[in-house]
Amino acid sequence: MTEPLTPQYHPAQIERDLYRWWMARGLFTARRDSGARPYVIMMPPPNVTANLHMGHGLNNTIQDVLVRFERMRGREALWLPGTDHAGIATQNVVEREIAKQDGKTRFDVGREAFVARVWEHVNETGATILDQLKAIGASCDWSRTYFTLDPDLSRAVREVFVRLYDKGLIYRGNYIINWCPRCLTALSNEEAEKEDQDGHLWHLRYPLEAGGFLTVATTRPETMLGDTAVAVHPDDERYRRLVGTRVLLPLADRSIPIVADEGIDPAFGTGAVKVTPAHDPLDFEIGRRHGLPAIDIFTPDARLNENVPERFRGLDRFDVRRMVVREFEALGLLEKVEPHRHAVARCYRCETVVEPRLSEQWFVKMAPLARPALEAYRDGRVRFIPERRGDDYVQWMENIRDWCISRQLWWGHRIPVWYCDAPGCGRTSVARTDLEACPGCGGPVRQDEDVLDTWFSSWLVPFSSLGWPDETEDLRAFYPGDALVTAPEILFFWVARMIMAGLEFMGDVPFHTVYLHGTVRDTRHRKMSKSLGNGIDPLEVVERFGADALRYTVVSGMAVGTDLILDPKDLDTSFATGRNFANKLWNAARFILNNLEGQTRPLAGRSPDVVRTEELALADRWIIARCDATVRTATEAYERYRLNEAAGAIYHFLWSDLADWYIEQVKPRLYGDQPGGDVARAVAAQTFDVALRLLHPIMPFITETLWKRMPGRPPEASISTAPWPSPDVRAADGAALRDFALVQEVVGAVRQIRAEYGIQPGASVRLRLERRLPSVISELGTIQRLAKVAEISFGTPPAEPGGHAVLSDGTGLFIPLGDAIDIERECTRIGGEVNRLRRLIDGQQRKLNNEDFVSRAPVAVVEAERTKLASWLEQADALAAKLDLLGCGDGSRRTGGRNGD
RNA sequence: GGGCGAAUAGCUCAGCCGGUUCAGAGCGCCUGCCUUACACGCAGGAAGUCGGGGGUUCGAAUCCCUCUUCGCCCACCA
Repeated sequence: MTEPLTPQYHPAQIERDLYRWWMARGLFTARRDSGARPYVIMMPPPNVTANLHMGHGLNNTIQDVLVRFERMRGREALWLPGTDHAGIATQNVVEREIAKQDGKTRFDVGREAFVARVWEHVNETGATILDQLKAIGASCDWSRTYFTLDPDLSRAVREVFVRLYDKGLIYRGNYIINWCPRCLTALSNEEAEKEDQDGHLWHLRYPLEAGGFLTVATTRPETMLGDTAVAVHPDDERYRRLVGTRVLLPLADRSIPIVADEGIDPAFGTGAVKVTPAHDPLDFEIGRRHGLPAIDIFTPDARLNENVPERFRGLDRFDVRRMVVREFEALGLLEKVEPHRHAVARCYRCETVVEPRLSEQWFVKMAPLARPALEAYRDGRVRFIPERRGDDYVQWMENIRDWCISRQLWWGHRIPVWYCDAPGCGRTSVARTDLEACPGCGGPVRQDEDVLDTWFSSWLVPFSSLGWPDETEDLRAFYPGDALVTAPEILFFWVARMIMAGLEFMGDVPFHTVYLHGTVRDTRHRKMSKSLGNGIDPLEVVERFGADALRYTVVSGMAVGTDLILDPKDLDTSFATGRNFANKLWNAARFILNNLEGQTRPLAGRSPDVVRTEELALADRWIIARCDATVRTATEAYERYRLNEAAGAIYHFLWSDLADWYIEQVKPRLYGDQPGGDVARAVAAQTFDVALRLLHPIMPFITETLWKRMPGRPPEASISTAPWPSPDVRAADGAALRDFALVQEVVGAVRQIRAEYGIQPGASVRLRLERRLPSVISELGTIQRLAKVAEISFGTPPAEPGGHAVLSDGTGLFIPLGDAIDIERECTRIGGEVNRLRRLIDGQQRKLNNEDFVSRAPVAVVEAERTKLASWLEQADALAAKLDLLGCGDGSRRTGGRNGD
């Protein structure tokens, strides 16, 4: 690391090696015995088969920023990574694979061989996403990486199943569940995503046995083949006489009763509803209330089964829908068809339209678990960022429905239930370890065929990943954790359930803060996705711009509660700021480091003590004060999860303050032709050091690289465990901030006049200031150099053509321009400025003359407003005087103006 | 059908509890500069009636109402 820095920053050369070095040093491994307070974040475990996309990039960058921030603040940081076996998703991938390769289904392969095949796939491609996370700098504790199907976590799953079963919170039963006809499994309510869709409302006539018709309205005509009743509201006058009579169900030629049920809304459709207990939740309830049979008319893949007339059998549900409508029409029984927009549920994994289906499944009774979880939110043990997300949580918890946890899949945790088929026994056993025989009769048992919902293992992760149900050291040390960072999409799938499980099994919430960030979208605000082809590959970004540029872009581009919009078609624009900033940093470091040779002052630490106060120039005091202010702003922003604000504050400090002003100011001193070089070197090094540390959570690679090159750094030292800078009252130097701002104003005013009149860059000008401002005098050389001023004099400007300006404190400023001056132009320029000030002054005077304002507004506010007015008046007067001088004044000066001191 | 959020320069967004920014940043754009850290740079500049309308207030981008447009969450109206 001794070769000189190149003029351009090339992240790729550095990042990989640096990450290895971090790993080798074990910097991300959490220690139980450090004595430091732990800070724990559980990574939302990506699916085993997943590849890193921008969503992961965003999610994990935020987590890494928080973790690195707390680590530097002295917490024992544990960011625990893992992967999720992702039942349906992974099984689908492998099913597609064998279908493509061998043209086989999983049933052709057989359960055991299929599961073996999935394991093979998982072992091959399993943890690639975790490796990809390393490329963006994720400081996870890889030594504790878990997989949700690991033996330890599987043991936790069984333990939980048994405990909930024993407590009566797990039950098995026949209910209408969401069925995916493509994945061939039950889904939970959360896994069935509803989406409004344009459809139709078909009005079908059912012939009354007594003659005439009763018209029902339906969005799914095909289900009429499973109808076992028609229901009307008991108070519906139109149908009251018909209740108790029967209709002849067309096509199926069955006689079915007309029943009265409170659940019917007389105002919708015709007020008469066809009842299909096997294929609709409401109909199922009605069926139960009236003792109606349920006729299942579908096969698992949503074709019509043997319970319907021959001609429909084996056909797809949507084809049958069309056939049924056609046949009703032919029979003159189709009354009308209305366009109708309604919610259609789709499988969250394959988007197939979900079919409500009556089947026997396992459920978790959720209400008893929800109560404490709701309580924990209400009394503040869990909070959400942004806060409003808490409303979603409450709504879900308050209307919680039982959780269907069985899946007709092969990939996952097998349900730990064994059935005994022995005649006279028939016992159902739930067990922590596999059963060989029935505990009741000793006869042979068979295990339930189904597996558990993937989320049934995920919801335990905050403690199962730490060794639960054993009382491990890790569990004692790292539960409960601190923050949970994720996308709002999995609030119910995962976050809410983790809170429930934490309270139920650990007696405490798993984290106190849930930070729900936005979604990565393209410029048309569409979610980035593989199918839309609008994704951005984070690895490509890392390759081209560096991980730090990616991270900076992501962090600075997203405020709390907003989405991150990126343009997949223009990566250069999207990531330029981050890359440019890294390059700027690199070059600032190049400058500072190259000039540190021969440094005699100590550089460690950051307090102003490193140099004696009386030796500090105004610029030194100013940059130290700015640095201190940045420490305060950035620290508070990190604490409040306002990462974009932290990024902005540090960016501004490094670029505008340190690079544009301080480094420019300091050059002569460093080049040795002026005294105070050591002081400048020490201050530059020290403030840069602080800024690097503030920035490290966001841009870990470049900050580490540069920090390590600072003189006197032990080779094993890492910025990632360097102490977080703390604010210093002695550095908060308000006077220095004000005074140097005036210096900046002078330079700015001169530059503006120069640009306005197109003065050659090489040419210097003379500057006349009306007052001998102490701050200006102390930085005369700075002004001369940065504004290219040959000579500064003080006093009333001479009566000659030139450019004029007024500083915010009312001090006039003049640059003689001789022939270069364009009087008219100058008059217009200054006149505009005067008018602007006059408008402000008018408003301000109205405000201050207003009795209500003066009496009601806080004294401090009124005082500040008075000061502002005075300053504007002074500026306006000074400028008006200048207009007079140029011969274009309107004689409107309010006072006599001011003369030089 | 309920509930919520957003609408600020060409683009992506900051502007928290109304006065202490006379509306800001980055990118883009225009004008000069290869000034020995950086052209992924430096200096200067143009650009917004803060979505429309109404209200509260001495004072509103900032609070209230309403409309429009886009999102999101929830929901067994077939």
